[in-house]
Amino acid sequence: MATGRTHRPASRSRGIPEATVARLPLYLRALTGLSERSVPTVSSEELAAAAGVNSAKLRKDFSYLGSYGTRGVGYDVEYLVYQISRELGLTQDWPVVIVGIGNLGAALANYGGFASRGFRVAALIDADPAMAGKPVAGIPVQHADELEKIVSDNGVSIGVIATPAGAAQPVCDRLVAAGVTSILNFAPTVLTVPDGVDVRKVDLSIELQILAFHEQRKAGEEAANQAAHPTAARRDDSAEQGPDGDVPAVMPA
Amino acid sequence: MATGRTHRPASRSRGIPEATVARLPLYLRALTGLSERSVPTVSSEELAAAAGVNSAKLRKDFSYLGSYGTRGVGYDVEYLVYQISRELGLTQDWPVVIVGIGNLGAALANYGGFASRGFRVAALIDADPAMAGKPVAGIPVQHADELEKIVSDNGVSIGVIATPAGAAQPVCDRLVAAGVTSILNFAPTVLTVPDGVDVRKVDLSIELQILAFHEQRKAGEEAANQAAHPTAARRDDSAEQGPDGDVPAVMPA
DNA sequence: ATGTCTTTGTGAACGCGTGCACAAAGATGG
DNA sequence: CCATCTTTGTGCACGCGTTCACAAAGACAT
Ligand SMILES: NC(=O)c1ccc[n+]([C@@H]2O[C@H](COP(=O)([O-])OP(=O)(O)OC[C@H]3O[C@@H](n4cnc5c(N)ncnc54)[C@H](O)[C@@H]3O)[C@@H](O)[C@H]2O)c1
Ligand SMILES: NC(=O)c1ccc[n+]([C@@H]2O[C@H](COP(=O)([O-])OP(=O)(O)OC[C@H]3O[C@@H](n4cnc5c(N)ncnc54)[C@H](O)[C@@H]3O)[C@@H](O)[C@H]2O)c1
Repeated sequence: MATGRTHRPASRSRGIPEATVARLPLYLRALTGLSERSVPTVSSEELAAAAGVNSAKLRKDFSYLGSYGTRGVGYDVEYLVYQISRELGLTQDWPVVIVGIGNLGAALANYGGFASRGFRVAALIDADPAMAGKPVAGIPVQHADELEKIVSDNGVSIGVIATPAGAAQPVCDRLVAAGVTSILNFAPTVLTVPDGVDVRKVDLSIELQILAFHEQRKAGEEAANQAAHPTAARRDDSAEQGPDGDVPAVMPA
Repeated sequence: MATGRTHRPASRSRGIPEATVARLPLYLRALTGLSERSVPTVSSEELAAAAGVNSAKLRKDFSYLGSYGTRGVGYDVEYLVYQISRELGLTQDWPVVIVGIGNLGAALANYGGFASRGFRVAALIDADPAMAGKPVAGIPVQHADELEKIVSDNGVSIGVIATPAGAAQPVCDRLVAAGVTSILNFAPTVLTVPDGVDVRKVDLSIELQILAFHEQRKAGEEAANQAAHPTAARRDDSAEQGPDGDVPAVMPA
């Protein structure tokens, strides 16, 4: 679900499995909450519950970082916060550019959770000349012509793309050419990038479709179990499709 | 990475593996593009390239749906669009409510990609009395007091949460109690839900942290390979941490 | 009809991720 | 100093997901 293309084995980076890396932010968030409430230590059991994962999994995850726990006691909250932050690279701060300041881009710019974790919005970039100079979230929008210069001057290595789908690949190419090596893509397109560049995508539409699949399945099972309960039959419900759907579709030529 | 809690074996639903389900929307998007350009058939190789996946994986994915291809030719685009749409439950439309109409919620409400795939915004809900009645994306915002009635009256089974983190769990509980069985959560919290309810989350902050991890790793490798190239040394760069980081941190008590 | 050529569908091998279950480590109390 | 109790760290087994590689299926030409 990362790196756009044939990528490396997708596997562990310096011994830390990708799946573990993806959970570290989750642990960090839970730990930050405990830290704010001045809780000194947590057991793997408690922390796992707070993060919504299995405690054995959490312990194994932490074991990749080192032996930071104390048997019979648990983990020191502050220490662990620091270790995970360091491992994730959050002890330095990362300048980020957002490209495409429309509905979504503006919402992202206004998002407080950005700065809270070492990420700093270095610039907002949009192709619309009418937007240039207008401040969004206190930051003046700059024109897309300036993209290369902005990335270069600020040493930006992380770019966020919130343009329409059609513009995403060209924008991506320019970002990469300018030196960006990590991209978070909100546009519904597959981005192609050179080796060494990481791409992660966030796609609302895909998430909804996955939910719809399970929703349909639940409805199907329900209908199958209780073989008759037309509870105010929702929607048209055309073709209740049997165990394995034969379908009234046009077949290929 | 779905279902909030201990969940069922996370495995296949009706024979279709979860990983496959997550890719079907990707294929569907690629196919829709081909369909609009009136391309009649595609090979697994071509389609896989368009979707950014391995062709063997794509063929195996499709094999779970049935034998819809023709050897020597490929897949019929229109037919496949229909089959995948049906499998994902997109032939019916799903009423969706969005709760929390702030920066993000408003952006979501304005998002066109919603309606394009069988999802219909049935209502916008916010707790702020000042917002009640004000139209966003042409839909009047309704007060949170009406939540249960809205869900019930519209037969809503999918809810989107875009409230602040603190409000997410209570809102979630109310949605579930009112009959919602699928939730897409944008708030940075772990939601706890009863069995039978699916939760998927979208967390910008987590995505960025994962990118930062890899970014740091790249920087580290680079610094390790070419043992000296202070190319206008980006940022303060404190503690270049050796192969295995010893750290100047306060140790636990 | 027969042969050739393309492309699917899948058996099999492999690797990653998950979770169980337990030995070892260390805290705590006597 | 020893016994007990708690909690970590991990060996191990298992299952899901990915990928290779190839036999079979069918199109198409002759
Ligand atoms: N709004 C959402 O909730 C939402 C959700 C999921 C995905 N998306 C996706 O995010 C993207 C943005 O959505 P949106 O609703 O903000 O759209 P939008 O039309 O409101 O904003 C797009 C912005 O990008 C700018 N732009 C266009 N081409 C550009 C270029 N080449 N360089 C720089 N800027 C450029 C436009 O001027 C505009 O300001 C779309 O791809 C959309 O599909 C949006
Ligand atoms: N803005 C972003 O780009 C972004 C990105 C990632 C995550 N998030 C998360 O999404 C959520 C919303 O972000 P935002 O920027 O839109 O915040 P916001 O403050 O602009 O909007 C929150 C909205 O929720 C409403 N609300 C509060 N309590 C409610 C309740 N109990 N019931 C119904 N509505 C309620 C508020 O009235 C407000 O309108 C936050 O949890 C944030 O962390 C936002």
